[in-house]
Amino acid sequence: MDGSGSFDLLEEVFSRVRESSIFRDRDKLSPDYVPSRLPFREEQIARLGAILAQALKGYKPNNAFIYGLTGTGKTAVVRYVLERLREKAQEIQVPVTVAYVNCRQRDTEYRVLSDVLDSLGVRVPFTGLSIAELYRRLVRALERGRARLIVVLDEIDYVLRKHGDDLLYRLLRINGELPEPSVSIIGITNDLNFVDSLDPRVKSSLGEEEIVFPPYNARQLQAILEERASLAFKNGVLDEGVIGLCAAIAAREHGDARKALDLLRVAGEIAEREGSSRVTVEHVNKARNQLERDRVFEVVSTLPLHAKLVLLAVVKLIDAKGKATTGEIYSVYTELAGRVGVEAVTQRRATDILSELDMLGILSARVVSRGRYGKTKTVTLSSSRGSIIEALKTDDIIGRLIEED
DNA sequence: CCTCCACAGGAAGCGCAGGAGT
DNA sequence: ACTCCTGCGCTTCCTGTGGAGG
Repeated sequence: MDGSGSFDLLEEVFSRVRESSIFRDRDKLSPDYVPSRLPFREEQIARLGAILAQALKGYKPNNAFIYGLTGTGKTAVVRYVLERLREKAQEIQVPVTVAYVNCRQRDTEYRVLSDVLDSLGVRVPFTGLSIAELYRRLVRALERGRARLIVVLDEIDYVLRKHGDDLLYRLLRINGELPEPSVSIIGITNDLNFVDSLDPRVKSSLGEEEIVFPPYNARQLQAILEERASLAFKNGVLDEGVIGLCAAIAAREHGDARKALDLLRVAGEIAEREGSSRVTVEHVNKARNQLERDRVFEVVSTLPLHAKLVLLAVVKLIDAKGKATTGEIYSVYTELAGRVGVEAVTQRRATDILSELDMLGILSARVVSRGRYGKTKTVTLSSSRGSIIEALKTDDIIGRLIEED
């Protein structure tokens, strides 16, 4: 980067941010912000509150299982209730400790346990001890503190998928080693199927209580957005229909409130960057495109080499004739693999790669029968060609391949 | 009505890496 | 330092199948 030109550019951007004409407080739209009111979740708050209230009376709360798709307010509700519980416990002098662990970030048994210990005030080295030793220390800390411990495992399916249900099984058994049971577990997941894959013993004891978070409908999303928008934006900067459009788009994607908030925030950011004094429906559409581009980029650029090659083969075929079938894709793919000097995977594997790309929402593969001419999958792209190519180019090997023609 | 294409997609197993137990 | 175990990406081998053309 060279000197003065880019500095002036930055100066301009920075000063525009400082005197934002759009946002009052952008963080109110951030996914991490926990609002003081959670509309349409009164029932879930009351249920969870009733369960955890046992801890205030000196009993062990039941374990609970919380399900709901992404963006249905699970994490926000749990954090909200825990915070209130913590306040109340302090107020009436009852020892309650809360450990909140996000299992997507802390995705091994060791890391989860060390976070739990950390919340009890026990520091452990980030590596070096055996898992069994961590459990021993946990038991000792609990005996010493005599506190109720509530462990919240958010996105619990991540650890379990990777490491099986040992973690849960052993955590649940800790109560047996204590003079009185004092560990409660709250599991949160957005994968409804994964519950069935649990050990039946774990399943039954974790599922003592179950709380379901249904998706929000468009009307509810609209109300949520209006409330947040009034905190985040300056008065009257939102055009008519902006909130309605965000709500409608997110409602179509299984009522995901996070998505709705993202749209609104990015639309505001785009409006601001353009120096506009208002946020328009047009800005929302741009925001939708940008979010989609980011998603595709994120997914495609981290794909393994063979998946990228298969994807490039699909793009080439669609460029040439508007559609692609498995056989064609495979032969173009093997040719590409040859050109970059790697051995091709088998066709069987290639069909699995196609299915994976389908599940990631990059393309869409439909099984069709062409009668005499066999049965195959016809593949179309389900995200923009431009974004895909752009993301593929970040890979040196694939990039060279694209440059060549 | 039957055939037979061009695949889909299940089952089993292999080599490897990385992590746990000893 | 060593075995043992597990999950992952992949191959090999396989059976199943919707419907155009005979």
